[in-house]
Amino acid sequence: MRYHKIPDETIRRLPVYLRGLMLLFEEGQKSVSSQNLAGFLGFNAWQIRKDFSYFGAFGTPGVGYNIERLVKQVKKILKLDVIKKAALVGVGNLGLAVLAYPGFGIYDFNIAAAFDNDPKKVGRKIENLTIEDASKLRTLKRRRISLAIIAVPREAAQQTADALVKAGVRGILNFSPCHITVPKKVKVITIDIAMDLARLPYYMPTN
Amino acid sequence: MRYHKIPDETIRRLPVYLRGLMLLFEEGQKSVSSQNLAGFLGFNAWQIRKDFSYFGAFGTPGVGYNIERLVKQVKKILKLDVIKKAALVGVGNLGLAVLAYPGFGIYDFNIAAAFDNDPKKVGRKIENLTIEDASKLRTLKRRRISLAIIAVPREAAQQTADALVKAGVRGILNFSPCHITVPKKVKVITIDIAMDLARLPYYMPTN
DNA sequence: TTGCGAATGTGAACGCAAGCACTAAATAAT
DNA sequence: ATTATTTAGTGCTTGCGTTCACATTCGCAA
Repeated sequence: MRYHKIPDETIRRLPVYLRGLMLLFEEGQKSVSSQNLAGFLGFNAWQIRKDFSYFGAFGTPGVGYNIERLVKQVKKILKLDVIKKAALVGVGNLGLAVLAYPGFGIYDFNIAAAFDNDPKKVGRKIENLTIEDASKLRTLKRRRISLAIIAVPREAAQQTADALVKAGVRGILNFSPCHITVPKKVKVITIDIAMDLARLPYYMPTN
Repeated sequence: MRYHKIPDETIRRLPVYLRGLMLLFEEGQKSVSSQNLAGFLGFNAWQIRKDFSYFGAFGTPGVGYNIERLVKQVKKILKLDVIKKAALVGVGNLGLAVLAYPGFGIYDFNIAAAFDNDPKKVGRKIENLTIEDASKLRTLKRRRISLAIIAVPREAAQQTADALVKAGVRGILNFSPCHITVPKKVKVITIDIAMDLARLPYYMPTN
């Protein structure tokens, strides 16, 4: 298996594994079995084993996986050892939540810049970060920030994306509820926090 | 096709379609072809047609789909015509963003209650909503709110979920970065906004 | 050193969803 | 009326991911 392409669905699960592994590590565990990890995360044991096997796992039969080594390996696969800095565009309610969210740290991300086009917000300091004017987006290239989070109103999403692409950004996490068009070389992941709620009633028992 | 089970992947896409359809409707369009909708949303035309065919679509060859009728149909499939009210637990940064997020409205959701366990927050009014103490969760059953959003710190997520289940909640949108365990009759969808960012570097070209 | 229990790694079967090509249907224009 | 054009609907194929079962490996204890 070691030399195959890793399935996209596996890549999707890796951050979940990572989160769980680091949590267990903090609790003092040095190693974990697929069985235990599965219980902890709500997965199946065989799926975890297969996923790990795609990139040549390092488990020890009879014991399990060395958490520290596995974490390092997964981070490498996800290229989290290379990409560290991200920019935030749009410091509204959602943007503020992103800035304050503690979850980025465990993936070694660092929100290194924040932009907004509201003059009232520009210059304000939040979480040790000074909000810059949106016109300064072009400085991202010089600052070697190639990852950005869009948290602007829907109407402004596409033009924000265009500006980001022009500034050399290669990956965009889009919180605006719309599809944005970018060159093929740029990867976009769109999240609409309302969309998942909309899926929920379908799965709820009616009575 | 009309009598088959609708694939989960189709259900996952329906909210996206819905969002796009309503956007086009606001722009004055009365009908749309699968071709156009595909371009607008970044999908393939045949996938859209196939998805709609699962629940017996109402398109007109040579013309396209009547947007208003389609919207109504999709909402019915997703049971958005039944479930209207949702409760929010945890009014921190993320909770505030949820309250202010305009995107829930288009799915006919109404955040009808907000809870927090911080005495300083209880009683405050936000977006026409008075924050209630977390101990009042049990009133949800009486108020016939069966859908809840968890936006509390990770440590409190499981106990919050337990309280919600006890209060009769059947669907949970969990923003806390952890797996929560619930009875089978309850459906949980977990979103970790950092997780998707962690997936991004993998897909970004390295140079 | 040998036997037992525990847990990994993976080939193979299975199932579901994506992708495609074609038919049918409706409109508009001639 | 007829033809050309547009577009929906769908059977079929292909591919991918999940699931399963089992052989393999390792640690530990006797």
